[in-house]
Amino acid sequence: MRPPKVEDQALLDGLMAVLRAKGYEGSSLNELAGSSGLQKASLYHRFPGGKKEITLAVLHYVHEWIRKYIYERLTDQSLSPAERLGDVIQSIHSLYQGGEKSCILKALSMDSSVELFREEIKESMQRWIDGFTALGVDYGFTRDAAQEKAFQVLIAIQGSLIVSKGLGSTAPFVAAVEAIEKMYREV
Amino acid sequence: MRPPKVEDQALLDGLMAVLRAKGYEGSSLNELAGSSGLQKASLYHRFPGGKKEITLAVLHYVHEWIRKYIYERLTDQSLSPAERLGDVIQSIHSLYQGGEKSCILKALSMDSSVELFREEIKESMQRWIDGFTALGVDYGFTRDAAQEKAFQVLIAIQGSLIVSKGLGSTAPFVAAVEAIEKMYREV
DNA sequence: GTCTATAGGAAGATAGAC
DNA sequence: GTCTATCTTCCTATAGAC
Repeated sequence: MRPPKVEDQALLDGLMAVLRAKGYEGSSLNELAGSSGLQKASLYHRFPGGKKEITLAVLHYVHEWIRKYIYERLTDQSLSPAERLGDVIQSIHSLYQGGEKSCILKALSMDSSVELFREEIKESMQRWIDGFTALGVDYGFTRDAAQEKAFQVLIAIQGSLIVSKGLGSTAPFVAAVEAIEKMYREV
Repeated sequence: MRPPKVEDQALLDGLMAVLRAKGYEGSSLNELAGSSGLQKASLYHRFPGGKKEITLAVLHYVHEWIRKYIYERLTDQSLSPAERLGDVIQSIHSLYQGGEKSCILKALSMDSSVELFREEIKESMQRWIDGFTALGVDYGFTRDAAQEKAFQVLIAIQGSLIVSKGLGSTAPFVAAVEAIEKMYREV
């Protein structure tokens, strides 16, 4: 087996960058290949199913990222709820580069692509919500109240990213993240 | 002048439906034409600039809609703030079909398309925020507090639409709209 | 103003050499 | 495992008849 020119992780990072920025329809295989320095045909060697399989691989990668850096940290019983929240807020900041980058779950939620990736998008969002629900419970909220807050967190992140993009300023995202911290800490 | 087969309003409604569902890159001219029963070449007759001009026309149409059904109603001094809010909540429900339909401002906010329509998206979002800021002021909030609430409204709508789409349920959108009403009425 | 037909190019996908 | 070259299909856009 000849060693790959580009490692899996670097490859997936590049592919994700294109998909989150341009969406499924907007991402061409040339761009996807170019993002990691490979040629189109080499991408097909790694992902025989073409663009759909590439996108599924990226979604799986994202799902693992959320499990590791959102869900597991939010449910880590060896830390206080406040410490966990602080950690995860940092992860979120780096994931979206302080509001500069889009969310791939949003980028793939056009009618034409959500159809192809419904289950994967749903699972990632659900994992995110489950993590924050657990955090809310550990903060002392009832399960219902904690879940409601968890939805508000996901909605605030997604919404503020769109508004930031639309207005050309990261301020809405930054303010939304601060509001999330306040929402838990003020109680 | 031969009368048009499809009136401007019906044409724009069809074009908007495609663009909001599939985004800029995802909408082909065949689909755009088909949405109103015209042929591709007829679309070029009405919009010589092609897809870009079509999208600009739809964005202008959307901007006028927001001015008329969001901004003007929110600033209509002949009604009480509560009446205005109720009216506009209804408009929002119908615009997004209770959470089933996407927002075209979101659909066009991929990196590849926001580049082309930056100003138009920004103006529409700003008009929306200005309307809700005025409402908040008339509810008795300071200008700063009113503007913060206005941002929260736009963020909650955009975010809940994405989460609704991702989870395959309109519940998040419906809950978000109810929370918006509560946010103003509870004070 | 609308249509059919088509040019010209970019897209997704494959073949086969190295 | 990666590459160049190529196939086919779809796309944007235009020409010209009605």
